[in-house]
Amino acid sequence: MELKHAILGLLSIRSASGYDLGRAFAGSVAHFWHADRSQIYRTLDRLSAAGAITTEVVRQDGKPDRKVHSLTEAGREELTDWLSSPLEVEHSKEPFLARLFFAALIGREGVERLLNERYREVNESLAELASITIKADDMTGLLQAATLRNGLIHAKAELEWLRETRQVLGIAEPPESSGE
Amino acid sequence: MELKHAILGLLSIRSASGYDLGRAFAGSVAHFWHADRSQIYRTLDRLSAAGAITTEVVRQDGKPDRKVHSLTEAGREELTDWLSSPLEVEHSKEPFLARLFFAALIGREGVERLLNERYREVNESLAELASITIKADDMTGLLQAATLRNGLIHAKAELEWLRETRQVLGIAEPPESSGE
DNA sequence: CGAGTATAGGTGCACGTGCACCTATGTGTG
DNA sequence: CACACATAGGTGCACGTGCACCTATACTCG
Repeated sequence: MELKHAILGLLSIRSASGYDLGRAFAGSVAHFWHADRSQIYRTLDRLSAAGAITTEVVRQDGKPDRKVHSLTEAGREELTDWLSSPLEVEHSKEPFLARLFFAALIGREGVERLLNERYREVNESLAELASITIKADDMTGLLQAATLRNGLIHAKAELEWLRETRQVLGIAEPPESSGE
Repeated sequence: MELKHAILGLLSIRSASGYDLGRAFAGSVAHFWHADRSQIYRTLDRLSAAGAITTEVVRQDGKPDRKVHSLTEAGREELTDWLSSPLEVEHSKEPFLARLFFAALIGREGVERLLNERYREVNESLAELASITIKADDMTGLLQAATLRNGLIHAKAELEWLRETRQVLGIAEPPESSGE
């Protein structure tokens, strides 16, 4: 279960509330993991029951109380064990490729629409990634920057592949409609 | 639900048994989707109940009976509807990046091990993909070839990124141990 | 004054997924 | 002769995931 470890990882950087973690999954780590808030709260419950985290209630004025969670030694050990364990085999699931593979049924026009839509989406997520800056002044920063660069290079490779694929299929370049 | 559509897609190419589909998911379409056999049989049940496929029992000698499934008109319509629908937003989940992001805790040696292991795995899957040949003499073939090329370019981009990342982190090239 | 949004923490529930396991037969390996 | 493996089709079950929904307060916008 990756979410558990992702949460432990985030808490290893700094203590956080469930709500904070929710923002992290919607932002800074969104390019490699996603989690619903309801899921985060449930996972925090399990981590707490397992003794991997401790919780401190912080009162605020004008805002609801925060439950700030911190790693315990057991939690840190769980995290390093996971980081040191062999990589699990990844069963890649790529919905877009699944469509394209069977897209002959919707004809050249359908395929063209599919490729253009994909181009827009990837281009958009590329712009989002490109707007992020990371202070890479220590190991943590360097690794976070490397993770971000991974997203960037795959997005660029995907766009290049889309252009090539359009050529192979004899589909014209779109007129960069509303580009930017 | 993608599996349903992937199965409809495979059946749009040719009729097949659940067992055949299992081999497809372990082979020809493995680079973009994965499915357990138990899951395939259950999905076929649902598709049958929904009238999207018909089933014919084919007796064989020396081997168990086969239940060969074929697309109905309703099934073909379901498939083209899906192919024509807007792309769903993809919540990417990349376990490897999740590890790397938090890998500062296991030190430079740990990170080195992680990157090397990743390199081996990607290199292996690249070799698998590169060994596949597809007859691209019609639209279906061209699209399948494009899908395959997508896997290839991302694998190559990943290897290149791994080499760059090793340099950025000041990790030496591995001695191409058992290079192949 | 009501609507919407941010903050904060949840519950309920349906469902897809994946692992373990089962039946049955034929063929090949040690 | 026992064992594993391919063929073929399943069942049971635990569990993670995601969507909808709920409570409560404070602030802003029209």
